[in-house]
Amino acid sequence: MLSKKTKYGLKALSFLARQKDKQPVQISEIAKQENISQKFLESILLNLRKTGFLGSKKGKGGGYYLIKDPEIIIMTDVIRVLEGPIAMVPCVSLNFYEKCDDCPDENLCSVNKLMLQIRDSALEVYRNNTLADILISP
Amino acid sequence: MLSKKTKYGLKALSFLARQKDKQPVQISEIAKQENISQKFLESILLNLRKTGFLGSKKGKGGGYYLIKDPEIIIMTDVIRVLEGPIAMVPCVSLNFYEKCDDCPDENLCSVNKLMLQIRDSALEVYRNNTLADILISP
DNA sequence: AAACACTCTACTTATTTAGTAGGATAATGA
DNA sequence: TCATTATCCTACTAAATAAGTAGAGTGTTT
Repeated sequence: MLSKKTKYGLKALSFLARQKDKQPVQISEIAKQENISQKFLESILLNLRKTGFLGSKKGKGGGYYLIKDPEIIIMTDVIRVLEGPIAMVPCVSLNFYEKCDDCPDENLCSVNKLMLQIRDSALEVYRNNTLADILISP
Repeated sequence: MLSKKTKYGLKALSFLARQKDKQPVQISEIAKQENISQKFLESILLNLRKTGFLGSKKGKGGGYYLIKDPEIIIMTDVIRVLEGPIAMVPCVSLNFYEKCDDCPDENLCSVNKLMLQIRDSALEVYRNNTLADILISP
C-alpha cells in the first residue's frame, strides 16, 4: 500500500505544478483544496523542501513553490524521498540494499527472483514519468 | 514492503514444489529448513490450504503438499491471497476497488494516473510467472 | 510593532504486522 | 482401543509503523 504521506506529497507537488505563475502557495490553501490535514501536510512539505524539491517563503505572501520545472522532476526521486525503497524486499533494493537474515543465499531464493522483476518493472515506470507527465491536461 | 507472511508463503510453496514426490511435508520440516517461526507458518499454510493451493493430511506421515502442478500456479493468484491487492491504492485495484474519500474525481488525479501504470506493470510480471518459473534450477 | 506563514520538537493515537498459547480434531498404527 | 502424531482453530499479545496533533519558535512583510 502507498502511504498517505506519499499520496499527499504527490498531490501537493501536482498542485504546485499546476500553478500558472511561480508564486508561493500557502500550506493551508493546498490542504483545503486537496482535503489533507494541514499539520500533516506541513511536515510533508518541509521534507520536500529539505530534499530539494520545493522552496519556501515566510511571512505574508509566503508559502511553498516548485524549485525546478515539472519536466525534470523524475518520479524515482520523488518516490524514494516520500515512500522510501522502490523494491518490495531489501535484498533487491538498489539504494537501500540489505541482506535477508533468514536467507542463506539470495541467488537461490524464489522471492528474490520474483521481486527483482517487480522492482525492475516499477523502476521503468517511475523513470519514464516526470511530474509533468502525471498532471492531468484538461 | 512485502509482508513476512507473503515472503514465508512463497518460500513454503517453493519448498513444496521442489519435492520430488508428492508426499506430504510437515510444517516443522519447512519451518526449520526455511528459518520460519513454526506457529506463524502454520497459519499461513492453513490459509493456502483453504484457498485451494495446498492439501493436507493429519496424523503420522501427514503434512502439506501441493494440490496442483507448479506450472499452473500463477503468481497473481498467490499474491492476492497472501498479500492482498496488487495495486498500491484501492482506486486502481481490479479486485479490491474502492473510491478514495478525499478525491472528488479519480480521472483528474495524478496519483491515480501514476499508480495505474505501476499496477499494470506489476500485473504483467505476476501474470507471466508461475510457481515453476521462480524455482531455482541448479 | 503586529500580523503572517513557515520551522521545529515532541507527543499521542490508531492500525497493521508478527508472533504466541493452548486446546480441539482427525488419522495412524500397535 | 489407546497412545501418538500432526494439522486445525480461536484468541490473545507485543512490536512496529503510520497518521495525526500541539504548541512554541523563527524569519518576513507591511
